[in-house]
Amino acid sequence: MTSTADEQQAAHGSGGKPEGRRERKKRETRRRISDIATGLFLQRGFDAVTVAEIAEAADVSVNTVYNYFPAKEDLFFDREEEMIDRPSVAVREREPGRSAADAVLGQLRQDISEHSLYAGMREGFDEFMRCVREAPPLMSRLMLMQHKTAQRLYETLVEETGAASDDPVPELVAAELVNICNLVSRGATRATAEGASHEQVARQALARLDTFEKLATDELLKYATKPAR
Amino acid sequence: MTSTADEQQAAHGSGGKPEGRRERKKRETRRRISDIATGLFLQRGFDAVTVAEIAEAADVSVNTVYNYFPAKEDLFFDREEEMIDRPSVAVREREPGRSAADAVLGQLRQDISEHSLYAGMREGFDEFMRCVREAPPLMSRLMLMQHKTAQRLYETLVEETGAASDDPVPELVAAELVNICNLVSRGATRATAEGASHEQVARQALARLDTFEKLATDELLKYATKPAR
DNA sequence: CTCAATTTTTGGAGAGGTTGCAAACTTTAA
DNA sequence: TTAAAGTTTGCAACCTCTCCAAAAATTGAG
Repeated sequence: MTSTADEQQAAHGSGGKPEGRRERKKRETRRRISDIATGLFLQRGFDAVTVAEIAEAADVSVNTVYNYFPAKEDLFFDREEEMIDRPSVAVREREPGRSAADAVLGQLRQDISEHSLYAGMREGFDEFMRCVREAPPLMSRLMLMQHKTAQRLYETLVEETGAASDDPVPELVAAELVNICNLVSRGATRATAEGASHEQVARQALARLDTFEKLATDELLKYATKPAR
Repeated sequence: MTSTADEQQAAHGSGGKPEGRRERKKRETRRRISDIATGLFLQRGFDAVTVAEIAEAADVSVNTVYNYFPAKEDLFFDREEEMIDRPSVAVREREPGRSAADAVLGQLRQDISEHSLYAGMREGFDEFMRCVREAPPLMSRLMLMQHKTAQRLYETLVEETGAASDDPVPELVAAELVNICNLVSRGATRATAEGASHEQVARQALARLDTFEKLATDELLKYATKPAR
């Protein structure tokens, strides 16, 4: 969300296009704007920073900012699409014979053990969230993202299992899985913010996840064991 | 949400104050603005109606609108607080010996059998929701409300059960209950919109609720059976 | 290198949401 | 009747966001 891991320009000989200077510059500009914006937001709060200021700091016009980002919030929540799609990807790419629910929770376990951002365990992530909590528009957007995540996962589950269109189960399963992920990573964020070591946090997060898993029914846990096509 | 049931001026001799003309006028103005706004929104869409227009139609100044409602969205989601608090109230006021989860789901059953707005079964509620779906800011706000509802219910559960502050269970239970309510009433709204009779809708909604309940663990269903104080 | 086509950036104008302030007005209670 | 308290209003200003047309940069071809 904040930075790291996006220098995939190494892919040259692969399937893509030549990747000229233009495309690269655009990507750089976009990144620069987003990074500067996020920095200012974290430092002074979402409301207190104006788009004009961001544009100024990034040395572009306000219109250019809006060329790249549809709304101020998008400067903060970059890569929304990736977040929304992640659980669905886990399900679609699960290994044959594994249940969908297991795939999602397995991804979460993986994230925890890698101290991943996705599990809320990265330096500075708590400040990121503090910023969100303090700005109602950001909080709203985040909740909308979570809803879209559940919605997308629901659609994926239906595709993968061919459930009847009036079967209410996948809807509940999707919502519940997303919920569990959110609760676990929220807990991890909190613990990290309180200064616990990564190992402690990871242990606690896994324990919570186990608890949640035990609370869920077999129905949930075995949901969609049908192998991926 | 839209109208009905607010003429509680009958409470005269009860505990409150004399209720002078001023207070009454304020209440009337507030209602007028809110009703007119909602009407316009439903008719033409949230974006297409300006606050100035609403003020004009309600025969007040724009500033007066903002005197009563902090933001445009609040003209649509009036009574947010009531929505957020409802499940918590059900828990706090449950009869002794009944579990918290049962209280929330019982309330939902009641709502369904009364064809209540809270179960999404009122004439025009689907249009209300269509309006929400078409306006991203409204959708965001709605998701935020649902989050606050779960949060509040979580706090209530902790209070009622005296759970340890690091017990992750109540958090999950709260989220799950709110989820179930939302899914059931969303289903009911959809069915109503598709023209099913109230009886059909109610039957289907109850069936769904039963399914969801069966999918939940005993742990969930028995949560907080400790009698209310 | 030069030119034309394409894409990106920019400036300006403007609509709409929202806030702050002080003046005008209404209600209240004495 | 009047002073205090509360409400409404107009005005000015700031901010987000959109639209449009004019520059400027980039590209590919000759």
